[in-house]
Amino acid sequence: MESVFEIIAEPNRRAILSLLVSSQQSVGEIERQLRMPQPTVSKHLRVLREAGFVESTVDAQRRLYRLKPGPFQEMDAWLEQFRRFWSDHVDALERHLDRRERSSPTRATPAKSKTGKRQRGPNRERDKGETK
Amino acid sequence: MESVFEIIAEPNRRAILSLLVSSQQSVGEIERQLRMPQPTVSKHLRVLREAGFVESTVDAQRRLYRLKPGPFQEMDAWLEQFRRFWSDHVDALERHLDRRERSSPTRATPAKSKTGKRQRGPNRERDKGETK
DNA sequence: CCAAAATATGCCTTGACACGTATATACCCT
DNA sequence: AGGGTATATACGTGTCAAGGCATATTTTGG
Repeated sequence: MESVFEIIAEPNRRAILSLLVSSQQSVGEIERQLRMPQPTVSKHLRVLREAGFVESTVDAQRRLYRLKPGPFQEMDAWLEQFRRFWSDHVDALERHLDRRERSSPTRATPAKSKTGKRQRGPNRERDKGETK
Repeated sequence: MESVFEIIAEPNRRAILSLLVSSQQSVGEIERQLRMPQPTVSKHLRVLREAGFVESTVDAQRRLYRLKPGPFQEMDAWLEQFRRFWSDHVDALERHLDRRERSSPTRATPAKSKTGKRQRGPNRERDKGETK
């Protein structure tokens, strides 16, 4: 459990993070809103804390948890390499720091026409792969 | 294995995806570059394909795999809810991460007014200990 | 000091999944 | 046809993490 990606692979943890977006919450509040047993919440929070997703402060017997930006930025940085790739399709990320620009992309596919190359027997197989 | 986050939790799969950013690749090419056994590559590719991360076309006995944007956009959409949050903290964590090695002309987030703090909710906590 | 509230932790079981090895399938060339 | 290449799949195995449950720890108020 090292990478940030493994951390957020857990649905309950993602739920907790989404919950904390609005404001900081105590364990009990999370427990109630997400309807999961308290030990489960605590354990997930521990994982999130050790991974740097959240931090906590003490308030009497409560612990108030809130988000920390680090890991999110890390994920964003990883996504960055793909962003250019998909940005041709979408403009939903206009609010994002991206410049719409039709530059020569990473010269992705050689655009080999398509069935070119040395392919003779074209599609006649069971076609089992491909996008199912 | 439903969500896109569980898919990319696997390091080898992330490596494959990163490899495919440059251009489409055959299974054998991936196998050699990442130095992992062929069955492993095929299995991961299968998972990635069924999750919509990649698609394949047939080239003789080869399968050429390339990226598909869908799942990446989905991840980005999820991150979106946190983006505002960490943008507010940019100045605060400027000291925290100084990975300023952007080669691309992608200028970072346009400096936003760091006027007010992001005070939320009635905090009556008395800051004390932290992290076990 | 004691009880109650809030949270953390320890143990155990279970299931998912990644891997290795072997084998099956599909396609090419001579 | 046959052999070689490229990729997919089946099976057995080990590991690890999530959940449930009980219990420990901390803090407050009386």
